[in-house]
Amino acid sequence: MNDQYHHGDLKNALIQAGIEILSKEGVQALSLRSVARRAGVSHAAPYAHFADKEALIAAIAAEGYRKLYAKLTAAQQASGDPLVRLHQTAFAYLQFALDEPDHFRITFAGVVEAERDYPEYVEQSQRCYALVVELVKACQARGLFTDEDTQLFAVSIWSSIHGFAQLAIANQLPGALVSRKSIHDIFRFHLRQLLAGLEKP
Amino acid sequence: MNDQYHHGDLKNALIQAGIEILSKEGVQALSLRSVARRAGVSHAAPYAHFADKEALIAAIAAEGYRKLYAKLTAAQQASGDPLVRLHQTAFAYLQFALDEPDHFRITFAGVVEAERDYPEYVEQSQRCYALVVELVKACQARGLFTDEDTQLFAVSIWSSIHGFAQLAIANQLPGALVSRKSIHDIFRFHLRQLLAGLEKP
DNA sequence: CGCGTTATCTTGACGATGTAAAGATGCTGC
DNA sequence: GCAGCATCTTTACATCGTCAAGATAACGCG
Repeated sequence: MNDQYHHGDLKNALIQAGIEILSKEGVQALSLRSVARRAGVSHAAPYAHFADKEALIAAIAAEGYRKLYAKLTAAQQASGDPLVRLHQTAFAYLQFALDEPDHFRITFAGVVEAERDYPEYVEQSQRCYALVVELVKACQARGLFTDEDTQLFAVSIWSSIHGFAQLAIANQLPGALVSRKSIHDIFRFHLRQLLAGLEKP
Repeated sequence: MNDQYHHGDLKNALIQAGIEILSKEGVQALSLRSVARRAGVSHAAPYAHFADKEALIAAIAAEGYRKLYAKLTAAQQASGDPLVRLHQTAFAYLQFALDEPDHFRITFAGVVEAERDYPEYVEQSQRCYALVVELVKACQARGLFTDEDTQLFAVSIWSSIHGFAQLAIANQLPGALVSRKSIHDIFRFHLRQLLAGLEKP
């Protein structure tokens, strides 16, 4: 009943159509009309479900966070060592950005001019953040990290990983380095530095 | 002779107009026509200087890197200690992002779908990166960092700082934390962790 | 000095886009 | 079974990126 109507679940169909366009044609091809076309409805049909283009983008961004969350949790194979899980999570984060650069970008930059808030987006965002917080807590519980402010650790970790992913998909990692080492090797070094700063002496 | 023509230096006038629009109205207001209007020329005049909208954005992005470079070097007050200069540079980086979020964003994400290359953009990008490399070299020369691959250090540092700036302007730093501590204090902690990982034991 | 060439800019046009208004369609609850 | 409402289509409009054709003015070559 949430989204059922004449032709099925259009709201989610539009979101999925948008994600496909991001993946196959890039962000410049993402328009309300192209999304409607792909979903097989008229160009004004989306307005029954989204106030405007920004609201659709917010929904796509929320879905980006949801997908990211799924990939991050899936990457954490049953391992007792929280540091291992942190590594796995970080690589999954990078991989999502490399696999779906436009979806990743829009997830973090699409909903900016909004004084409006999009509760679904905020919720998914916080769920991802909570995942990092949990990892930090696990590390602290094992005495791997100091007992300083958990949130600060989480923000620091997220920043480092996020920044690398952003630079990588923006093609801003220096070409001389990338031709010499794989992105994953560079990232491995980055993670090593990050953990060296975090771990309790 | 480079850009002089009927009404003055239109090419740069258009770039500056674009930057002002980014600053005052945001990225959604940046159009070739709005830029032309602000520069006081007809809507097709930009095509004498830019092949298309993406070329204008590339020029705005290059100018973003140029401004960033200026702010980063200006922030490095005459201090012998390269760690101090690194701190100053990092804060200037964050400040630029906070002051001009849309210009900052477009600098790093605007020229993405380009298989074309924009030499001016690449040059300015590399100049900024070289600045970080120089800082790392100075730290290594003083024995503060190990003599491992300088480029890897530089990428790691840039990633950490860049990621924090991105999350900050995307409003993705957790609200509970931001209401408790200033962004600058959170950043200070982040930098402390970063340097703890980098410094030679 | 004069004239043609070329870079710069204007005007007008076209298709695409975001969005609003008005109408059609079909579900849903009373 | 009917009224109301959510959903969807059609039509319309301003704005956008881009192109083509023309005007204008600087510049080079004779």
